Amino acid sequence: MDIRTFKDKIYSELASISKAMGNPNRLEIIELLAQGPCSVEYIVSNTGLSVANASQHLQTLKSSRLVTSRKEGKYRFYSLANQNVYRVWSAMRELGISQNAEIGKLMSDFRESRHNLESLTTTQLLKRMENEDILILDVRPREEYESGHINTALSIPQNELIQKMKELPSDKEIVAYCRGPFCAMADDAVLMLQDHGYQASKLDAGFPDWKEAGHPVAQY
Amino acid sequence: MDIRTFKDKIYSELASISKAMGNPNRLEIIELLAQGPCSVEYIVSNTGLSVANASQHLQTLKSSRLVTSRKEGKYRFYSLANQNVYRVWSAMRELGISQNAEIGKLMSDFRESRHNLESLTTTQLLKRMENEDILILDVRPREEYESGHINTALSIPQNELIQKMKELPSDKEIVAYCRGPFCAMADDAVLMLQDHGYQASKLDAGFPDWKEAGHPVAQY
DNA sequence: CAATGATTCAATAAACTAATTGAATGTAAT
DNA sequence: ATTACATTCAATTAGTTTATTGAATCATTG
Repeated sequence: MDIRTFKDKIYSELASISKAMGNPNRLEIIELLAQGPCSVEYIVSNTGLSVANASQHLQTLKSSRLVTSRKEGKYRFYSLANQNVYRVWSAMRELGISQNAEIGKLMSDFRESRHNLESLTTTQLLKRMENEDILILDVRPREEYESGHINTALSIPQNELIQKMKELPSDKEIVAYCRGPFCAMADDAVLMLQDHGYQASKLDAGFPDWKEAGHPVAQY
Repeated sequence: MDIRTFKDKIYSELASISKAMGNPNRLEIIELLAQGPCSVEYIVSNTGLSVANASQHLQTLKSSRLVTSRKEGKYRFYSLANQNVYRVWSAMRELGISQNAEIGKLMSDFRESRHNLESLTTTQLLKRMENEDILILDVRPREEYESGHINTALSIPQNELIQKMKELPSDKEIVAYCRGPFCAMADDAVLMLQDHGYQASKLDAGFPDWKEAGHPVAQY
């Protein structure tokens, strides 16, 4: 095989990976799958896609080998094929944040609408955990917490926080996290906590970023 | 703005980055631009694209803010917008190599046709450079060497190697490198050197990977 | 200032992609 | 075995992307 043919084939295969990621709905599915394996139904209820449409996008991702699936009873669970898929997604996210003014504007507008909450970086959190007694709060849906969470984190899904807030100690500082920088659950939780007199801030990274960085995780 | 609208916009913007990379020709252009700024003409002569087609792909990359351009006399030079673009490309490359069996097969077939040359990793090379006297040879076209190369590397473009081989010391071990894992120039150079009695091997990474890893580089 | 050369723009036809709909498949519970 | 439910498949329509062609810019060179 000559070098031209070789390159044509290689770049076509790689472009098919990029094409598979080149759709907003599929990117959202990838970010959701990064939290852990999900059924089609779970994806549907978290994205607003129709069932057939979600399934079709999953087939696309599967045929580009970005996701795998396993059947369990009535449900079929989809997962990211390997950690490299998340690395591509997060590199792409960083590229977008660094280069695309529209994304920067959307994020800062959104943050302003949430009163410009301060956020901690992963490094800052780790450092403060050494010296201070901090409560780490996972506000993602229970399923996601169960398929993996920050080592010492407590789970209170954002939509249950109002009722369960009384379970939280009022003397500890709270750091909340969720899926990642495009997810508002931690922001909403922190606002709610601050409204009720807690000392709370958010982590600027999501669980998959924490895991990717090699920090300690736990799961059931 | 509600969270659904926010997410729709964010993911659309990010998908447009991925779409821009979702074409084999544009990926090849990106890998070429990773070597340094290039004119349209240079891209054309290194890819076999038509001029109008190459220009059109460059416009696509530019409107997704993956590349920038500057004019210099008759020529317009295109560059990658920032290092994040290369990070996405290399993450995608690693994903392809790890996950796509067709890519693995293409690469190993190609390597076999080059007699399964042994290659050094960057780490191995750095280690051996401490103890031994090794000649690092950049076999990419001169333009690419000039816009950046491994610190102590000597430039002999692969297509000039036959004539200039006599300039090389015969007592030093030679390590050749080129653009990256999909580029055959280093393999061809090593084969040629070995045929003429030199002790030669290739680096398994290209210049952009060396640079991305933060190892010492030089340029004119 | 005309000629040259590098690059971009505009228009087109062919190929591909997305969302929707409704039917089909397969599993589990009654 | 019937029913309910989760998921996939197939067909359709609307919209997008690609390569090609040839014309249009625009800076340099003679």
